[in-house]
Amino acid sequence: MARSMHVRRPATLASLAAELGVSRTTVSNAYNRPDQLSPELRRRVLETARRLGYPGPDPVARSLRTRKAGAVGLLLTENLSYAFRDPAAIGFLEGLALACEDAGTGLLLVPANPEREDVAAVHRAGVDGFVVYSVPDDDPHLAAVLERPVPTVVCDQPDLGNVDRVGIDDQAAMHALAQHLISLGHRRVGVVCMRLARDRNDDFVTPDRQQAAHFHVQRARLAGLAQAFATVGVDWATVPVAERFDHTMASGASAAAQVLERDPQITALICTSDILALGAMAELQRRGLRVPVDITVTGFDGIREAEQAGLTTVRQPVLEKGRAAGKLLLDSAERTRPRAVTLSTELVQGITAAPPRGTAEERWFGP
Amino acid sequence: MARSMHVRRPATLASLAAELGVSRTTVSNAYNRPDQLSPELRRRVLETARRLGYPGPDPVARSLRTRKAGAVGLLLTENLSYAFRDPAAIGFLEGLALACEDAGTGLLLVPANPEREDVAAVHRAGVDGFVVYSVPDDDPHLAAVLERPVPTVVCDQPDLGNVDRVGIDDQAAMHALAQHLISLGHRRVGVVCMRLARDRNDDFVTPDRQQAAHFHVQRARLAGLAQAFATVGVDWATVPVAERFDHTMASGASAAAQVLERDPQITALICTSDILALGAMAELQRRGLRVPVDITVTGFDGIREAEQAGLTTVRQPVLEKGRAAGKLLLDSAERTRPRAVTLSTELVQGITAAPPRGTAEERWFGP
DNA sequence: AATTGGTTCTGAACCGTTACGGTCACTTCA
DNA sequence: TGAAGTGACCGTAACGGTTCAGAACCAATT
Repeated sequence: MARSMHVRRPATLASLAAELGVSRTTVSNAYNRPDQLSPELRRRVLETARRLGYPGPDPVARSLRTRKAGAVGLLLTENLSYAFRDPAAIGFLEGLALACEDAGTGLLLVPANPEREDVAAVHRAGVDGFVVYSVPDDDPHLAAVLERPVPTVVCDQPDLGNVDRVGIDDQAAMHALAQHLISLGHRRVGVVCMRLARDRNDDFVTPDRQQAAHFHVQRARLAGLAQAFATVGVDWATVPVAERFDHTMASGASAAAQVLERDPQITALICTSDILALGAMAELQRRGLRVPVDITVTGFDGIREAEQAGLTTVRQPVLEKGRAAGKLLLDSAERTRPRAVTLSTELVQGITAAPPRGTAEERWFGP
Repeated sequence: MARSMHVRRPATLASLAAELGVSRTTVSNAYNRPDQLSPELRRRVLETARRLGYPGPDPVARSLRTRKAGAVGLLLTENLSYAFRDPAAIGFLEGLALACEDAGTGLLLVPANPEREDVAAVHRAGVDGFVVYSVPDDDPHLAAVLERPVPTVVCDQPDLGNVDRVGIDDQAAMHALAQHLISLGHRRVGVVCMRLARDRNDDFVTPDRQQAAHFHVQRARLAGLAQAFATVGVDWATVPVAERFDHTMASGASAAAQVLERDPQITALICTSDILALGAMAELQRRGLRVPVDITVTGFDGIREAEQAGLTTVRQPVLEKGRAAGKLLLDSAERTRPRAVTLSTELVQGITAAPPRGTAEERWFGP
C-alpha cells in the first residue's frame, strides 16, 4: 500500500465531498453529527477520509465558523518561564489548569514579554477568554486584553470597573499580620517588597512610590502595613522599605541586607512574599542573627517551602485562586457582571516571629 | 462621551472599510503593512477603528488565511494539572516556555484526559505543531497528534520512525547507576518504578510487563538495570520490582514497603524517579532503617528536592529538554527530518548510596 | 512624447469550515 | 387516499481575514 506520492494540496472537507459525490455538509456531519446521516454513508466518508489522508475538519476553520476557539488565554506579564519558577504562580496555574481540564478547554500561555511592549501576541491569541494574573495595572498587555471582545477575568488586580475579578483582601490580610507583630511588641520594623512598577528600582521606596505602586497586590499589602502601624503611632515614612525587581531568594537576601544597613535596630523584617522572606532569613543567618530571637521575619503566600521553614506568614489559597478564575471565565452563564470572588486568607503563626528582645512590657514601661 | 449603546454586531474589517469608503485591503494593510498606505490614511483608519470599537483583525480568521496559529500545543497525557505538580515536568515546561517565548509563540496546554479516550481536544487545537511529553506509546492522543498534518516533536518516547525526538539515553544512564551500585557491592536489590502502562497496577511487575512497558522511559531504565545486573550474574526475574501508578512520594513509600516485605534482605532500593525515592526514604526512616548504612537508595531525575536530600541519582537536564523540544519544533528550517536530540546525563553521587553492610570483599570471599 | 518608476489603493480569489433553511423520498396514520 | 411525519441529504451564505496582480496617478527620466 504505497503512500500517495503527490500530497500536493492536503485534502479538505470539500475535496473529500467531491470525491464522494456528496455535499460538504454531509462530510461535516459525518464528523460532528453522526445522527444526521446513515451509518453506512458515514462509514464510507470516514474510510475515504483515511484513504485520502484527510485529517478531519481543520480546527482553525472550525473556530472561525463556530466562533469558539476552545481555549482560554493566560496573560502574565513576566518572562513566560517565570510562571514555572514561582511556587505561588505554579499553584495558580495548577488551579487554572484544573478548571480548564474540567471544561475540556485548552490553556494558552500568551507570550507577553514585559521588556518589549509588544502587544501583538495578545492580538494573535485565538482564545475564548483571558485570565490575567498579577500584572501591573498600567501594563499595555492588560490594556490590549481588555480591548479584545472576549470575557476576561483578572486576578490580583484592582477593581477595573466592569471586569470579573478574583483575589484576596491583601490589605486586610497584611493588616492582620501587622497587628500580630504589633501585639508581640514590634514597633521598629523594616520591609522588603516585590517590584512596585514596571521600572526597576532595587532600592528603598518613598511613600509616594508605595502609594502609586502599579502592582495592586504589593500596594495593598504595604497599605495594610502602614495602616496598622499608624494606629500605634509609627510614622510610616521613617520605615525602611526595600524594593526588589526580581522575585528571588537572592533578592530577599540583598534587600534584607540593605534594610539592616539602614536601620540595624529593627526588631522585625516584614517581607511581602515568602520567597523574599526565605532569602532574607538566609541573609540573617549569614550575619549570625537568630530568628526569631534576634529578629522576627514574616512572609506572605504560604508556599510549601515556607511551611517547612516554619515561617510566620499569611496563607492564601493560590490553587483555589486559579481554579476560581477559570470557573468564572468558563461558567459564562453570564450572571450579573462584573462578578468578584474574594478568597479568604489565614494567618500562619510559624516560629519566625516572637516578641522583640526587649519585651513589650519592658518597652512600654521602660527600663 | 457616551458609549455606543447598540454594539449589535461587532465591527469587522469589512464594516470599517465601508465606513471609511476604502477597500478591505487597505484596512488590512493599516494593521499589517503600514508602509503600504499613506500615514494620513492609516491614522484615519486607526482612529475610526477606535471610534467603532473595532478590536483589530480577528486572530482566528487571520490564522485561517495565513495558516499560522502562532502557538504550539503541548500534549501530556495526564491530568493537565499534574504537570504543575511534578518538578521534572515543571522544569520541562519551563524550558519549553522559554523556547516559545524566544520565538514569540504561544504555548497551548491541550487537555488530554487519560481516563476518557477523548481525542477531540487534539483535533480542536489550533496550533502550528505539537510537543508530546512522556506519554505511553500506545496512547490514542499521541496517535491523534501524529495524524495531524503539523510538525511534531516527541520527548521521552521511543523512536517513532519519522518524528523529531528529544530525550536522554535512559537505558545507558540507568546502566551506569547500576554499575555504580554493583561496584559498591550490591547484588540483592529491589526496584520501585513508575507506571508502565495505562492500566493501574500497584503491585509487583513481571519481567514480561517490564519489557512490554508502554512508557518508553520506564522500560529503558528497567532494561538498563537488568542488563547491568545480568553481567554480575543476577537473575533479574528474581528481583522484586514494584510498580506504582501515581507518581507521588506516598507511592514511593508504599512501594518500598511492599518490596521490603517481599525481600527484607535487599541492600539497595533503586527507584526510577527522585519523587519515588524520596517517598521510599521516608518509609525507610519510618521503619528505623538508616540510609545508607542499612540500605542504599537511589533515584532518577536530579530534581532540587533530591539534591537537598543528598540523594544518589542521575541528573538529567529537564529544562534543556523542554527548550530543545521547543527549538526543534520552531526552528523548522526543515533540515533532514527526522532529527533527534539526545541530551547527556550525569551520575550524582549523593550520600544515600554506600557499600552494603557486608562489604563487597566479605560477600565475594565469604565469612 | 514616450518610458520608467514609485506610491497608493483596489478587486477578486481564497482559507476550510459550519449554520440555516430547505428538498425529497418514503413511511405512518386516520 | 391524503395529510402529516420522519430520516437523509443538500445549497447557499456566511465566518473575517490576507494576498496578489494590477489600476490609477503623478513625477522624473530618456
